[in-house]
Amino acid sequence: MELPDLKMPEKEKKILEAAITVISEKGFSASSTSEIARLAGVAEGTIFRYFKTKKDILRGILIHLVNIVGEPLILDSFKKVLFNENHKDLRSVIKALLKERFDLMEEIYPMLRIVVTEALYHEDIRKILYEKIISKALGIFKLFREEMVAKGLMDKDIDPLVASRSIYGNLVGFFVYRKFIGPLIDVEDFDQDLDHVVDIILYGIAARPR
Amino acid sequence: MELPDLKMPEKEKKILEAAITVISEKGFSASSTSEIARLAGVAEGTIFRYFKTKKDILRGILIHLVNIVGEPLILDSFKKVLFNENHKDLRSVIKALLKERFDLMEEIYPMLRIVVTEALYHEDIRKILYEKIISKALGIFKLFREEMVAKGLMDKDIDPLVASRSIYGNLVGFFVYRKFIGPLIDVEDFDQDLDHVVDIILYGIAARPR
Amino acid sequence: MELPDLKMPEKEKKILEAAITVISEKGFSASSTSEIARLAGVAEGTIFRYFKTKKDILRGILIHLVNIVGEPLILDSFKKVLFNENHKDLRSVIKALLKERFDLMEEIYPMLRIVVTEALYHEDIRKILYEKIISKALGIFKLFREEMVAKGLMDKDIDPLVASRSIYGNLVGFFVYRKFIGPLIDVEDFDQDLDHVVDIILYGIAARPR
Amino acid sequence: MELPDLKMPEKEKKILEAAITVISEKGFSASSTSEIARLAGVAEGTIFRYFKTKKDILRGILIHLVNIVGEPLILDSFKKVLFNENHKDLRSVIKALLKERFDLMEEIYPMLRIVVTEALYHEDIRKILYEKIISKALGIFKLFREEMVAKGLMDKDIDPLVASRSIYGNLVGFFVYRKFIGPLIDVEDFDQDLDHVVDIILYGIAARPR
DNA sequence: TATGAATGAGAATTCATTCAT
DNA sequence: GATGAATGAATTCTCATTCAT
Repeated sequence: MELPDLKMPEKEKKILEAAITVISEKGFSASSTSEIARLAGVAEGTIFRYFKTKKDILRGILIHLVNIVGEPLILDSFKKVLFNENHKDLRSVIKALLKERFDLMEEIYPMLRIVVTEALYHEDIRKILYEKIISKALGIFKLFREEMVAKGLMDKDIDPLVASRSIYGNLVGFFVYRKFIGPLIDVEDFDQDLDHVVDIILYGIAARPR
Repeated sequence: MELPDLKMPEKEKKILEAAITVISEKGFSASSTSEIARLAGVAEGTIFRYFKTKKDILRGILIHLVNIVGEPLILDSFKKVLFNENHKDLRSVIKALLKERFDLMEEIYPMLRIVVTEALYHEDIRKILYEKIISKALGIFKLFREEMVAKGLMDKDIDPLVASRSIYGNLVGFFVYRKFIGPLIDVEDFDQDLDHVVDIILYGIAARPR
Repeated sequence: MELPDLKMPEKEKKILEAAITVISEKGFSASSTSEIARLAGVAEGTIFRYFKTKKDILRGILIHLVNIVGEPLILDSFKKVLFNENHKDLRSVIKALLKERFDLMEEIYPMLRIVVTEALYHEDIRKILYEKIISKALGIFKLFREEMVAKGLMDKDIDPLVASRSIYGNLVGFFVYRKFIGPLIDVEDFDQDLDHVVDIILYGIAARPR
Repeated sequence: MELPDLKMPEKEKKILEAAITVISEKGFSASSTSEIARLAGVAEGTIFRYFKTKKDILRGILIHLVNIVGEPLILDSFKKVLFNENHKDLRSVIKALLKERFDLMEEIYPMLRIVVTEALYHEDIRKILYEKIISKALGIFKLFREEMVAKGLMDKDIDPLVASRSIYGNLVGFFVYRKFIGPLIDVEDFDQDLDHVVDIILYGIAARPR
């Protein structure tokens, strides 16, 4: 996990990167500051110059995800994909969205795993994630839906919250399947699989009136 | 978390129950055998009569989920809901399915949280889950789809894997939303929300040809 | 420092004895639990079965001084000396008192040094010492003075508090001199020196009307 | 604690003052060089330009007490009070002495607490204190006693050492009582209390022949 | 001269595991 | 079988000291 060039001392960045790697592999409690220090190439004491406690390292990762990765990477690219003028129909937008989100999840996967795990156990982290990322993404999607409804491409009866929950639910199901089950068995070609997901998101599982 | 009556010494059951409670609250590494022993009402040394190491307690929980909870609770009730003769249309099956799965997830939530966390970090656990539960559930769903296709209620072009991934993706999105985001903000009435999810699963987010 | 036989696990007693020795030699902060463990002949972890934190060891020593040593050793023997029927005059009581207190201070010197040092820095310890020992000793001395005044051996105008402060002040000055300055230079014979102290306590430093 | 203007770099003085404050509050071992540096307003590394090790700071404080405070403050004012021509009788000298010493002890209390604590634990410090201050003070007192004996105001049989030990013992008892026990309970008016101490020092606790 | 980042040895504390009772 | 005292390795964290700037 390499972090973008930040206004941050060299060593602090090294420590944060090492921490993301180690914690993502073993989980927070099972990771030791000594291992993080070793991987970061600093003395163990140095960690505590930058992070008062071990817990603060975790907080640092979360802050990083929210402030540094959250805004530009998660939300900006979300907007960019949704409102890209090149898309002519809903299908192409959704497909581009799924593709782009999938790649993003792969890219920030170590950080993601840490934050998901911690969010499972700590309400305060869920709150921060909701306020800083989820609620904002929902707002963006709402605008997108209005545009689509205006163009007659989405059903105006459908709750935007439910719709985006569905898109994300399908995305996560797809991601988990490809990432976790894929290595265990033979799976379908990625792009074909993705097309199926788009189909389902757009038209559901029921028989289609044609 | 109370376990069903098993062919298992009283004390071992007590320890397993206590372990599920403690580990679900703090995570595996952050839980101590002393706390598990205290909650189980046994001496610390007693734990190690039934589980060679702390890690074996975790394995015990997983085995329990797979063997004891997996077959009767997860798969049998899945079958029961899907093939219940009382359902006249797909909508009622899917809604019953979501409702039943939601309640099940709530019921076994402590165990679920442990297993999800561990599955995030260990491939061997993912493999066991896939072989013992997921692949079986997919098989069941395949049969169900064939029945539905025969009745003209589901589209035969749709991959059953993709369809069940979609159902589960929507279910998980719904569950996470109700469980984790619900307490943070005002959310819609449960049953109404559920109906929306069923709609989306059945017909997707696109504009509907009428 | 060997503690009397107490209702206390063998190991706890060993730890407390070792702690008194080590802490008395280096002071609390400069003493390490590892050294205490080594001297006590137990594993370092064992210390923390009996004392939750290092600070609790100090508290244990203080409690020991107050409860175990305080009542029987400090106060009872104080009473015994003061009200011993064998003494015919004030001089013999005071001399016996000084002798007995001096020996007691020597005996419990390691513990004393710890408690004095800590009392210098912590008001809560001073409070406990005052309530559990000093105020009680003052009460005992008050009774003694009444008896002496009744016998015409002490001046009724003299405040018992000031009188006992004087006795203790002289005693401490004597103790410090013998213990700390004695080893540095040639000092007077102990008994002769003690007689001088008694003289001063009884009649002061001014010219005596004869 | 502000030190008099010394032939000493500004920074060294600042460090020494800060050290006295910090060490007096927490004790030597519990004080950290980083806190001393912060309070002194210098970088942590700067401390080690002036004091090779942390221990040397303590030595610096002691040296300061002995060389700088010892001669002018402790001994000169002692002489001044004892041989002040204005005193007509022993009572007024002793009272003035006690008052002056009490104030001095209050003034240099932070330094005093440090030195007393260290003297309790280290013979070499006791030796320095004895040679540089105590023995000199005893010499001064001896001269004073000769004068008093000549004037018929003090008993020539009384050992000057014992007498000054008694005066200091009473003074310390008085100081400890006012400083440490005073805040815990209601105590007598200071001046009245002081008069009682003078009485006891001069005439002792025995019944007075009138 | 002054700085403060970096160090690493050592501190207190926790905890899974063992074993005598 | 059951206990829980004892262990000691490992953990987080502190801090005096060094040294490049």
